[in-house]
Amino acid sequence: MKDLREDRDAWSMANCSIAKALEIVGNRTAMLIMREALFGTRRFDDFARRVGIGEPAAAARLKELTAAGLLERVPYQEPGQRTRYAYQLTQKGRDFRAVIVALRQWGDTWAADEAGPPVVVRHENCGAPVHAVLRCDNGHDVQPGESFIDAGPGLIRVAADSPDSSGG
Amino acid sequence: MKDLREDRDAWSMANCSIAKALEIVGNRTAMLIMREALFGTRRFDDFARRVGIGEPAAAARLKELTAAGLLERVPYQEPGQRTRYAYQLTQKGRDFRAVIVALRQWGDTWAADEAGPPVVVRHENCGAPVHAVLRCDNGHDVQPGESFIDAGPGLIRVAADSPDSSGG
DNA sequence: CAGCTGACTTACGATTCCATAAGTCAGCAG
DNA sequence: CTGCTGACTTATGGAATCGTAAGTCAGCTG
Repeated sequence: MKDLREDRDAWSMANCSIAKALEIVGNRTAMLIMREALFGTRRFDDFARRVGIGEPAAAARLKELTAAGLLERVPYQEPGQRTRYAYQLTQKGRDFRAVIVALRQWGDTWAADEAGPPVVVRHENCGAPVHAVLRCDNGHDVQPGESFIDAGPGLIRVAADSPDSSGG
Repeated sequence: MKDLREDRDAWSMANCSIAKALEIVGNRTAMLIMREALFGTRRFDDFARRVGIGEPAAAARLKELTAAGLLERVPYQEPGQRTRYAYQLTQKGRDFRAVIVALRQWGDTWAADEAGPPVVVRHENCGAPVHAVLRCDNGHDVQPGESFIDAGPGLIRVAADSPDSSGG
């Protein structure tokens, strides 16, 4: 159980989960669309207006997020209106909540202006603010510095002086 | 304590913490550099090689992250070598760990290939895998759907049919 | 003081991403 | 069958970002 950080060049992040995630949501607008989706936005032009982007950008991101399975395009019909399509979170998309919460929390702490954060997420049952914390499978809270990096099943080891120990 | 999502157009995300955070780390390479920094990388060309980007991109991102206060450029000297500079995490940067953990966790669950994730973060004391969970200030675990959005001190309310209820 | 090396910077062209503006398309209302 | 509206697509041009390749700069070594 040696910490892999001690010999960082002996392994590759070619199949890094973070990099794979960022291929889907690795740009500002995709993240902000996920923020809006988690805030309850469903309709095309609401996404564009509330995120503050143009329609082509909204269409492109919504298409990518739908293709990646974070959103699904479902028909709906308001009385006296024709059938339209809404973008609804899938389980994969709902699971993304932790990322948005962590990002909002970091932004609230380190990047908010003097006025403070615009919104607070609260626990339904007790009203207390919600935040993201690190915990291990045994239920212990994990403080900064109390973790180490271990090999996962998909780890790719490389020769120590291989020209390609890189990965994205 | 009405959920703000019920009237999403009555308030603006102009000073959104998520958007502010994304102005610093809202691109793929900045996120991957933060990943590497949290994995222990300190030196310029290690960042470039391990992230898999060119030197100009590495220089630009490291400069931005340093200017934003997530990293600091500190001198170091190896025996018999001249003084060089390393990029070290600040508290602001270390706090970003939760975002990277949430992103990795989501990627492990939803975007990993058959081989599985390359690395596992484990709790130092007990060896169990670490993950990000949502918790409220009263110590309750927050399950999906058990939270609502409340006004924060920086909330900007807008007229219901204002042309600019947007924000990024 | 010349060579060497790590840490950058500059130059360049390709690609991606974006906003604005205009056009398309479907189907209910009249 | 025309008007209207929401949900897009197409066209165009500008800005950001990227990789490759080459150049610069500082300071220890010899």
